[in-house]
Amino acid sequence: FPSQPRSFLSPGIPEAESLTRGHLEEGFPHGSQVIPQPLSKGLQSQGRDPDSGLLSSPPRVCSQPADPSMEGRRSPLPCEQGRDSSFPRIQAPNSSLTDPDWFWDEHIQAKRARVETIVRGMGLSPHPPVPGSARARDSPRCPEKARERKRKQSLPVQQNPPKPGPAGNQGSRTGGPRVREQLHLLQQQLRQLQEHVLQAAEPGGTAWGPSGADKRRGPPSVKQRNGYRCGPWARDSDRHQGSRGHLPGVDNHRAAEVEFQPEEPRFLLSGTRALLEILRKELTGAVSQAVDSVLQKVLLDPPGHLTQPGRSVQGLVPEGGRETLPEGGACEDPLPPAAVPRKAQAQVGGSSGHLPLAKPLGSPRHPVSPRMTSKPYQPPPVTCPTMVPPHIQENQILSQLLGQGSSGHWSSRLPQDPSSPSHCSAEPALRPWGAVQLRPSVVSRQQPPVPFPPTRWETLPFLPSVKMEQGGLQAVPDVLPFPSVHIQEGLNPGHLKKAKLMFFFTRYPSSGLLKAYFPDVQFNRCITSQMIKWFSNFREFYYIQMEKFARQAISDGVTDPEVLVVLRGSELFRALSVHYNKGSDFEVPDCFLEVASLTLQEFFRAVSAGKDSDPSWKKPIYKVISKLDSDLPEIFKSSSYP
DNA sequence: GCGCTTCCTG
DNA sequence: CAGGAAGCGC
Repeated sequence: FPSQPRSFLSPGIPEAESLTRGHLEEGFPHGSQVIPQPLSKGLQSQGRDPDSGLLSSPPRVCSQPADPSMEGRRSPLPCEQGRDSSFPRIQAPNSSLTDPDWFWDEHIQAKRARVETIVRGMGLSPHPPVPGSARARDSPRCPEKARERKRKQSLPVQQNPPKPGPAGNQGSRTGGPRVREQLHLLQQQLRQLQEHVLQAAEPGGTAWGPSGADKRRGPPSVKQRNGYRCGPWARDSDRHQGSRGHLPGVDNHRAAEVEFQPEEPRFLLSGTRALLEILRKELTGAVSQAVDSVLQKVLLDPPGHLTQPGRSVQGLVPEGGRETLPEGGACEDPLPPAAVPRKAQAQVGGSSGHLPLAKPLGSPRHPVSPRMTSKPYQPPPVTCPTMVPPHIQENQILSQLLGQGSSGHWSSRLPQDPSSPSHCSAEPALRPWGAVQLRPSVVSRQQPPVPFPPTRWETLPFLPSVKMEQGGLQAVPDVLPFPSVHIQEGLNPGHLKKAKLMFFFTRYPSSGLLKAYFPDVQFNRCITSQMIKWFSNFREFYYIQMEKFARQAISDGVTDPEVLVVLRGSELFRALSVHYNKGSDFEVPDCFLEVASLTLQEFFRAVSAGKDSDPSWKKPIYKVISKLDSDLPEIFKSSSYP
């Protein structure tokens, strides 16, 4: 390695991040093997005529300006404004109770908010998953994601229901092993409340002391410890209470809660029974919702999954400020993603122009399956859009969990899911490469390229709201229609994700191209501008990175730009990949690496030559790069893509 | 005047 | 990522 920039490594990035890559066996989509002329030429000039073009201008006195701050410009969550305001703001789900005057409302709200706060807070905590828990593997922690989320909330269609309670806007990733503990605590608190209520209601003042409470609590607690059933499907009572198969502990807490309650009324006079019944129901419902809220955050980690529909049915997803960027959920795979040994085909011509995005590998990571998409998001009752009867809500959650647990996206990536029809059964359990060297940010051209497969396409972890073509999802016969299956006016996180992937091929897409590749978007001036703006922002980041690393190479003593090559696994690659391909569910095409290498070299040369003293010294580089756009794989034209 | 881009900012 | 300003080309 001629150049070995030592400081290119960013310690904060977990290695696993770049490992999510696999092979594609299917070959390339038709037409994708054609290397675009501009790119072809660009690459040639890159390889054989390094001094061509702007690079030949005479060097000036080098006055290297301070490295522009390229990082740390992140700002807090931007305020929702503009477009967002045009969306109907349905009533905030600030109460899980149907009666706003219910006197326990505040208590429940407070508890709920507290739980949510805690759970959210856990999102960034390094606590290891609970062993044995189904969630242990399903809810990977994504520090990277947690860092990068936010923002997308300001997407036009991104509707985040106003968050009730103080827990409001902490849109951090959620989940953690402590959830059960928190839930348990919540349950206990509820019990105490119930006791108080019952005490107050009882005329004779049955004065349940600790003993009384204990007595009543006895049975359930036993169940809580031992009564792990086989899941939520076991019993009607469970189902009714929306127990969650993925969380036996929680499940049983709730089941226990329900089951012990019927004993209470016998201590009461008939006059108060009705009241208690109501109170009990309300409490159960409230807690139910609180638990749902927590579970949604914890279990439904893959953002695009739950959160997106939440936009359509705002009341169903209580957490308003929650991060909803889908790609966030794309998060580094907790498990080694399966990979398909690939047939050597990308090597054609060395720099094989662009490698196709192979067709989707069947079983999408987050398949748009009926169970997962429709049921959970059934439109709430018309009269009260934000309030869903607990049992309905729980059934929704249950359905969703069932869907995920059986053939849903989480399990679909696991080898043991042969049932998944579209799943690539040929995928081995572990990727063959183990780990990838992450060292050099730029590596000598002589170094043999890391043998990555050209493309591996796992369907992205989000559910772009697509305009359904005839027979699409609508074919799904469901009881609970998926409300967001409709033509979407604005851009959603799925579109953003797609745009980012497209950036690998085209840095300067025309509006016409965008319209062609986003058939499900109803373009208007605003939307077009927004999407163009996206690419502008992509470029901004891209060029900043390039300049940054070019300067780094210079300071590292690199003198020959030819040695600057962006390889997979390099720090620069990772920086770019994280930005445009969060979760690494997409195999970055080689053509992008070529362009990136060239860009890096251009910056290197320009800076080395002292051109950066010129205010517009980047323009020539932009011009060169703008000619290196590649053709987009046909698959990008799919409205339902990814 | 419009469309597109970069730059700067939040 | 979005807004807005500014510049450029048509």
